[in-house]
Amino acid sequence: MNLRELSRVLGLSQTTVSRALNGYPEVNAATRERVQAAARLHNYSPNTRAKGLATGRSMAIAHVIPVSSHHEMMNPVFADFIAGAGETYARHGYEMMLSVTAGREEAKLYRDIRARNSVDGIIVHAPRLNDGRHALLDELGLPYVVHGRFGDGTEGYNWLDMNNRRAFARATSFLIDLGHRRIALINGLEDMDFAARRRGGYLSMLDQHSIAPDPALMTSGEMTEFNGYDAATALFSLAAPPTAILTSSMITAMGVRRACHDHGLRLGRDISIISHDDDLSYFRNSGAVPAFTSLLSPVRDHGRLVAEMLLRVIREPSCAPLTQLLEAEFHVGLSTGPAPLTLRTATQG
Amino acid sequence: MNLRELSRVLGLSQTTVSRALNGYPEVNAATRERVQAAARLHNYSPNTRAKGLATGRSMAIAHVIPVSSHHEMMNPVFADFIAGAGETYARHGYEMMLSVTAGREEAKLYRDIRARNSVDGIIVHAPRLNDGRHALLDELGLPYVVHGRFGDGTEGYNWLDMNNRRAFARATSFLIDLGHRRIALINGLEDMDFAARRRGGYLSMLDQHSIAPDPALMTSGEMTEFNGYDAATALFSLAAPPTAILTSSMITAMGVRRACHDHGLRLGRDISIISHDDDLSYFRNSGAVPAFTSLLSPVRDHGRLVAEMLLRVIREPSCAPLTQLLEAEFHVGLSTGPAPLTLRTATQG
DNA sequence: GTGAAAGCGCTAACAG
DNA sequence: CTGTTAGCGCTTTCAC
Repeated sequence: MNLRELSRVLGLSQTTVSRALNGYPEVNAATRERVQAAARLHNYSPNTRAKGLATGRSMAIAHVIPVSSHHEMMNPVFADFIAGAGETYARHGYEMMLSVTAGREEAKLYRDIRARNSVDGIIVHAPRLNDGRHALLDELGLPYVVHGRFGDGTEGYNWLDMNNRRAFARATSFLIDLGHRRIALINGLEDMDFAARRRGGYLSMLDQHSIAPDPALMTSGEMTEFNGYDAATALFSLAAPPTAILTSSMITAMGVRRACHDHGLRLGRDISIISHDDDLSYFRNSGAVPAFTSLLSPVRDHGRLVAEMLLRVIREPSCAPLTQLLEAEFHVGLSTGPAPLTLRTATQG
Repeated sequence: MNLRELSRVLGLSQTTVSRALNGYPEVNAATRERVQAAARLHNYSPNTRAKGLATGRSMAIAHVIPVSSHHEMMNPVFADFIAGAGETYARHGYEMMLSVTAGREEAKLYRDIRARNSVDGIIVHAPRLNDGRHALLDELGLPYVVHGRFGDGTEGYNWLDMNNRRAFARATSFLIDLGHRRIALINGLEDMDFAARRRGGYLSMLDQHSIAPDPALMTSGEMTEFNGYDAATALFSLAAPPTAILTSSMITAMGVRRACHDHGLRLGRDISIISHDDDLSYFRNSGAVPAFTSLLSPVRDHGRLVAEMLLRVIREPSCAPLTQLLEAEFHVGLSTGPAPLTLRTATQG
């Protein structure tokens, strides 16, 4: 059933039917009722392509996922993020287009998306420290929102990010307050902007307490269980091993925990662990599993929020660059001391 | 740059340019070269919507993810699957549309997808035991491929599935051969078809060895770390606890491992564990982390294969229902005995 | 081998 | 308030 058929059935013009269905005010209330009833009856639903062609909008958003050889992004965080965003799109009648791209093809993919005109906006994932996409996206002129920030220090684009720097400074500070001096950092790949910021927070807090950073205590790698295990194992075999470990993801933390067990280290006694936890529903750590002290980020909410930002930018292209900096929650668990308790960081910009 | 502009630049008709670009044979070779060069030069790329409207095909595939309140599917398996499928689509010029849907809205979503005409086919995720979608999809008449199988026992549709029944029978048999008699099953939610099949395999092997199944040793729940922990903890407190545990996912297995540690049980000595491992790149278990014996499924390949099946069905609608039953690899690790070694199940239908 | 013209299903001026 | 008309950018007969 298409518009023409529907209009014939009703004995009306396509225009009137279209107007009735799209909520234009000039339509007679009775007529509108009739049209809507008929549309429902015949299960009419407008053809997306035709509508898009006529209006110039496609009611679709692209999510471009860089799936590097490091499998950095194709991780569970991504799945939850997508779920949140999808929810928002569904509510606003948008469709979500997913593109996965490997390394070199990236720029071409963005250009193609632009040229094909098949989406109204783009969500940018996994911004890197030196990310060529910033200039590219500005050149293309398609509305976009970045989940995270480009590491180039510039402003003037839309983004939503965790306060990674503060979160890791907070965690480091907490460990220092507990008396730790040898604190290891098992970080993500540091060409990713978020990882660089986390390291920055860690270093700043060491500096503030006049603790000299030890390169042997800082590692950077993929956020896998292996990497956590290997990194922790290496740390434990140092002449002066760490008394605390700060790690960048729950998955990595699982490996760290395995290494601890293998070395007979008791959590919260022989070793303290704090991990960043992206609050995956199937794997959430804090509270329910108080084995770790963790920094908590609700990824799913991020997906929702980023999507909402983009829809707003599409609706009002003139709105000033939108930015949101979110604070992580800090949960204290068994792994850093005897009594589980919950604090919450103050939310300051 | 659109087709008209490009054709004006070239001094040709839109028709010729279109034909040249789409590989129609009647175009002069020299003309074609010229056209292609110009297209590249001006970074021309056809408007998806217009092309779709004209051809009736949309060059897009929908993935509908049921995101139940149980967060059953929005898990890491899904992310890897999507990555594999996306790769295939990109290679064939297709776009991937993602819809997440919660429970009741499901049927309406499928109907809308059909009515809006915005995709050429659908990939169906997470088939359940009594899945209303089977009839619905057949009614809609859109090509579709199911990842997994509908539990209704019918044939006549396209699917790709693991041999879940055999995998779990195999694992059970292995444990029985090692001398275990009290084998627990920590299963996924059993309204999911795959979980029911796994239980079936487990039960059939117990039966074959005349071991009476004990309801207290069989649990079913979300595939989360909590569930693994809770289920294992409950099992350990039984009057007659199990000597071996068969579990349905790596995530759950992590919880089981935690419970083992908490109860002072040594893997491969006091307790044997076999888990199904979906071979997530960031969390793969077998080989590299020989703490478990595991059944291995390369989810990413499944994504690729399912996508290829669907594209084939779209291209040749008349091809007989396509089905693929894949066997899991079986890896023996530390958790069931002293020496890690690797076997591979025979592949029989 | 190339072009003119119609049409895919819809919206958006412009009339009335 | 409703209808007529002209596109949106592309493919596809049908002529030449």
